[in-house]
Amino acid sequence: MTDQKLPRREREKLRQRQEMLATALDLFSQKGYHNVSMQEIAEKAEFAIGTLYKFFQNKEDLYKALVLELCDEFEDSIMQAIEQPQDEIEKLRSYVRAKTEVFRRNLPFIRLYMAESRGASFNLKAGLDDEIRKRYYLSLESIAAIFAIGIKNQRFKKIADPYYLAVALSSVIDAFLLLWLDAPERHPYPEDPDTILNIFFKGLIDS
Amino acid sequence: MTDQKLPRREREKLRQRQEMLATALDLFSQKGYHNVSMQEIAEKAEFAIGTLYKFFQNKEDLYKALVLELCDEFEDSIMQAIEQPQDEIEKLRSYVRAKTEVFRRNLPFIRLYMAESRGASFNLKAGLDDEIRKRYYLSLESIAAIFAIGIKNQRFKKIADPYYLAVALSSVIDAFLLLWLDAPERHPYPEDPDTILNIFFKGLIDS
Amino acid sequence: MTDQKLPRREREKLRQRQEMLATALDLFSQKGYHNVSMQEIAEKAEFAIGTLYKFFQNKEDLYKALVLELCDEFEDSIMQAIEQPQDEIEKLRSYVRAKTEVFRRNLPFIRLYMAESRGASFNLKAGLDDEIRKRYYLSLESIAAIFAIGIKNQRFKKIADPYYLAVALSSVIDAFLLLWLDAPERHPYPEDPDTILNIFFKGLIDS
Amino acid sequence: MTDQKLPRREREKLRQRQEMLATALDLFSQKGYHNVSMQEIAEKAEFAIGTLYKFFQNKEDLYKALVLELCDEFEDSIMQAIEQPQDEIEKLRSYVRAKTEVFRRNLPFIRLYMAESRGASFNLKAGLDDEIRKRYYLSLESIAAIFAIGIKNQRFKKIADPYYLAVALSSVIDAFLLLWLDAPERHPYPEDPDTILNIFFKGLIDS
DNA sequence: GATGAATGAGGTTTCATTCAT
DNA sequence: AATGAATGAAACCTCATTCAT
Repeated sequence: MTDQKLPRREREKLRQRQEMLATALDLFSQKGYHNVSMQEIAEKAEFAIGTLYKFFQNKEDLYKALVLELCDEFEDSIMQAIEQPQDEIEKLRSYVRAKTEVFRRNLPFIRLYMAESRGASFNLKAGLDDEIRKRYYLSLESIAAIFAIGIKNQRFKKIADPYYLAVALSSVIDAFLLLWLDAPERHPYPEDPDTILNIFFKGLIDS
Repeated sequence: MTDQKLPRREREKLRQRQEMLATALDLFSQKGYHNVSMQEIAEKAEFAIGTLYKFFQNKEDLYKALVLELCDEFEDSIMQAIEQPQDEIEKLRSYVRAKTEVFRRNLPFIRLYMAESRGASFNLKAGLDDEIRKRYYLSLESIAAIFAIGIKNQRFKKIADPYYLAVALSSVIDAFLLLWLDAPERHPYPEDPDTILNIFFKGLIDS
Repeated sequence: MTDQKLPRREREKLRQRQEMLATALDLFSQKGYHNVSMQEIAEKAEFAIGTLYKFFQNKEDLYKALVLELCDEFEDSIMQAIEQPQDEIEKLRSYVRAKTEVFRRNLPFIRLYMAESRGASFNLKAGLDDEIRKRYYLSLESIAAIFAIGIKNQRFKKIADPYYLAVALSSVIDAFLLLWLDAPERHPYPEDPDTILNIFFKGLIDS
Repeated sequence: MTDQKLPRREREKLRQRQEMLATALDLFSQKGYHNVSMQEIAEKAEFAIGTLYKFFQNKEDLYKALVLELCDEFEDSIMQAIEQPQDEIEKLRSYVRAKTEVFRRNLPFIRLYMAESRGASFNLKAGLDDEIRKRYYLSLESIAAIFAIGIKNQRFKKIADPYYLAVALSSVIDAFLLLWLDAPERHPYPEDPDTILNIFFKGLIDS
């Protein structure tokens, strides 16, 4: 993603910034925002603390940059997956796969993301919450659109509002992933996306 | 709930304790654990700080007491609802209703509960997390049991592992409630439990 | 020492006071003045804290009462010993014996006494120091008087000012006792008073 | 004593450290360990409190550094004096002179030293006491060695165990110095070392 | 531009003392 | 008279942030 066209000086700065963010993510996700000091981040990233403050105005700013940047990456991967030309059922499968993939590639980030997107915010002076929620809602709408089209196409029965279906699917994936993160042996993650999708695709009650 | 038989002095102490916990809950849920000082809690509850420390050994102790006490209440209400003698479908309806009810009665507490039970832990010296997770898993198993019996009774088709179904149902309820909490007008909460349950009860794909 | 003539109520109060002082002595000598709380003293002595404050205006007052009372006892015993009718050499032997005896009977008190009488005061807001030093100087003068009479009687050679001799004898006894207190096996205390006295009685250099 | 070869930055740090220690010594010796706050030390030394904590991990650490550093200086001076090549009598004179000298140069420190080495400990979590006592015992053994050699040389009569003689001499010097410190006019310090030594050198009783 | 020493506000916690019961 | 719950000043210590080098 780092643009090769940038002058060397700029590229170097970007690399440093990434290093700082990576270290911060590592520490924040291990110990929690309030239990990590700027000193600690600077030391672990092998920069002077003053340099850290050249890149980020303050601790909160660093945290916001970190979360937003990763959210972008997160959402981008997922959006890319569902924008492939395929039928609605395959799109949903891709969605489940992409979310799972991203989740597993970013384990350290997940707790932070969940915290922010699910309401248990660290209560930074607002501003971050809103930004993240907006993105979350947008992604829900993308999924809702898939359901809507599937219903219009009569590939899906209209068992519920498409937005509701999107909320349900998204939250069920998150729930499985969180359980698996907590205790992988107790909660093996269903590798086949249909294991999750069937919960929605098949009717519980015989009809 | 406060026992009328207790000596007056004891009743008074209990009342004070409840007041402290209520104030702490209020502040913690508004601003987050680390952004609330003991001083602040004491002042808002109109006690001297020393008095606060007579009731709770330290800040973490206060926090743990708060979360555990409310979790108990939380889980109790829900368990009570599903232990009524009724068929499985009605039990699930009761579960949705009870969870919704409890959630709405304890709005300030929900963020804390979500934080603890869903992974965005405040990284208190562990111990609390574990306790809460254990209870969360137990409640999942109660719901799983309802699905299992329903399947055995052939009232439900076995579209997924009962534990998976429990995870899915629980997380979908939480998701709707959180969205509603975030933005009530944008996300009106489905008052009829079947709105949620139908997502599971009906099959999406025509069969 | 408690006067049997006092009305019962008064006697009872005196007994309580002694109990408080004894408990305080115990705790102070074990943990040091600043590491003992009034709460702790009250609890260990099985009185309410308010009662403690009925007997002593404040913590410092309690401490002063404790030290002064014990100093009195301390000095009284020693004075009594040297006031017996006996020759000067025997008086000095009695002095060594009495000091040793008192010291051993009051081990818990010794550190406090030494602290106060030797200069390493706890720096209570003065007042105590002075009182104790005055008594210490008085006792030195009593010993000096013995040396002076011995010299006048020509039982002692005038190898030094009598007051100096008193200082020397007193400090040497203290030194031996402290070493013995620190490490009894390494520093066995000389049981025979002459072991100490001979350091003064015999000339080191042949004459 | 500060090494001129050190880089400027290092020298500066050492100077600051000395300043902090000097201020702390001043306050501790005037008011006692527990009656001096870190805030107070920082203010008097004209540093921010955070800076104080950069140099010393906590209050106890500062105190230990202070006492141990001065004890070293203390013992070094005395050891140097008695290691000069001279006969035993002259060595003892040097000892008395050196101790007197060191004592007078370090008046503010003496109370602390006495407190720690003579038993009226502030009850810091042990460890310090032990360290100091060990050094005190070592110094006693050096003096005892002088007496032992003098006795072997037949320059001294064996009036007592050499270790006892060392204890006695050491304690007598301390006693005179403390009295002089308390009330200089009342207790003029004997400038000639023989005034003290004669107490040991001459026999009290005619022989 | 990078550095990291210095800052000091603010957090948690203790404990001497008071006073209503 | 005795009690001990309540008080709040003040202690220790951390850490986000600045700024001279």
